[in-house]
Amino acid sequence: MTTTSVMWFRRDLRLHDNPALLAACAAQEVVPLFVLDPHLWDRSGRVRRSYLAASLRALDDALGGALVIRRGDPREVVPRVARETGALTVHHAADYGPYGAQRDRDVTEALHGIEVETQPLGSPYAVAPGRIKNRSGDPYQVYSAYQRAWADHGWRQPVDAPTRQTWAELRSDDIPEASLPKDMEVVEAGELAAHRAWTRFLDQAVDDYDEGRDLPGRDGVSRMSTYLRWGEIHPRTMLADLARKRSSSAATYRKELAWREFYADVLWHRPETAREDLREGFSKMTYDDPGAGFEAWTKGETGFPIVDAGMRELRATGFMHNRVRMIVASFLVKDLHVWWRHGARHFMEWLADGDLASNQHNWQWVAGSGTDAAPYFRIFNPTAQGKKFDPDGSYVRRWVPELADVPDAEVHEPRGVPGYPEPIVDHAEERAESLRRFDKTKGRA
DNA sequence: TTTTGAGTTGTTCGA
DNA sequence: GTCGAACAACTCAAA
Repeated sequence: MTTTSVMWFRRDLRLHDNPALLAACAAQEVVPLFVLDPHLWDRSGRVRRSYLAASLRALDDALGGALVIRRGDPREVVPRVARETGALTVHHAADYGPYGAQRDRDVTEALHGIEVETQPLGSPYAVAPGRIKNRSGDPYQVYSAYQRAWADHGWRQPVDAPTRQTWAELRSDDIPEASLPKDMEVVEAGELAAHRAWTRFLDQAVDDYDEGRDLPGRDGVSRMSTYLRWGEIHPRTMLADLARKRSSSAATYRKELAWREFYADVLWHRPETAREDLREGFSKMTYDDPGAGFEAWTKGETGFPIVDAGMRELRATGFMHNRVRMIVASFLVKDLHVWWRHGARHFMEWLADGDLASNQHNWQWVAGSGTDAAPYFRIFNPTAQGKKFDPDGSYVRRWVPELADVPDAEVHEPRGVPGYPEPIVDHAEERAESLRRFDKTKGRA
């Protein structure tokens, strides 16, 4: 009799370096399954839905058309597929998000009821959340200490893709149609595209990363976030390649991967921080309701070129340069006094790489309500940031064509440019206002 | 237990 | 233009 197992893909849409898939392939026949969970699908913005559909098509191609898509609640669908195929085991990676972790517990229980074995293997991280502890046995509260312990802890080597596997032939629902909004162009999805982007970064940019990463007008960042978000590449694969690099820039890039893992760890220990400020004192902070300023921010019409360029880049590509993410986030929270969750929701709506842990906690880092131990002075001056990191204005001109003919010296503080708004706030005033509000949370004048 | 040192990405002011 | 200090004293990790 043929042995059959189910490989349940979730946010690991790849064949290489996928331990759960390799384990599933110990069976003679494997069902490569993706469950289209309405709970997740309906809550994803159009960009992420479209990207997921494209990534599923790529995975299906890599499997020779064998991917089995089933729409429905995984609690019902996964046991049903197991029964339908006589599979004795279901393989999948662990999910550490608030929803995914609970879903996996439920599915495991349902499978247990029909005597199907399941055991999570691997995770989207080099070091799984919950593994890194300080000497008291508690999770780290700050990045630097976590990062040191994370690097000391180390990780496994990548594993190979399976060879000569027989995929089960099974009815599949169609990959859903999910078109992008008009005028949007998002990076190509899939494992192949991920590896191409990674190779390009390793060959061309990683050794200049220390400098290049801060210049949004230059091609100095890896743009790997979307591929990591969907598991089209595993960070282990990237860390193994980085280990062959000696440059300090490569070490800096490795620390960026550590940030991703740190925030996943924080969210795992404190799942409520997806919705609430991590620091309790911030519940006393007063914010303004999102109004006309928020609208202008989302459209990229604030009159601050680098803010507007970033917001327009987001709407055009489902991506925003990291440096600019900090600037636009600081502007919303510190200049418009809007609570970070409104900005975080907008980002999740439009980012192809939108990841709950990284998004919510990077927003809190900017807002000062998160894990950062020294938040007080971090109020970005959008004009100064523009001049410093986009000195020739090439980034802002790319996304804000109204500024095409403004001289370099004025491109970050344009006045009276036809079709381009005047600044909607006075930064110096709003900075002072932010400091006043921050002081009040401490019970002082 | 107590103490000490350190902390991703900043800004402004004045010398 | 450049540089260092002040911003205001906080939290955490580790010795």
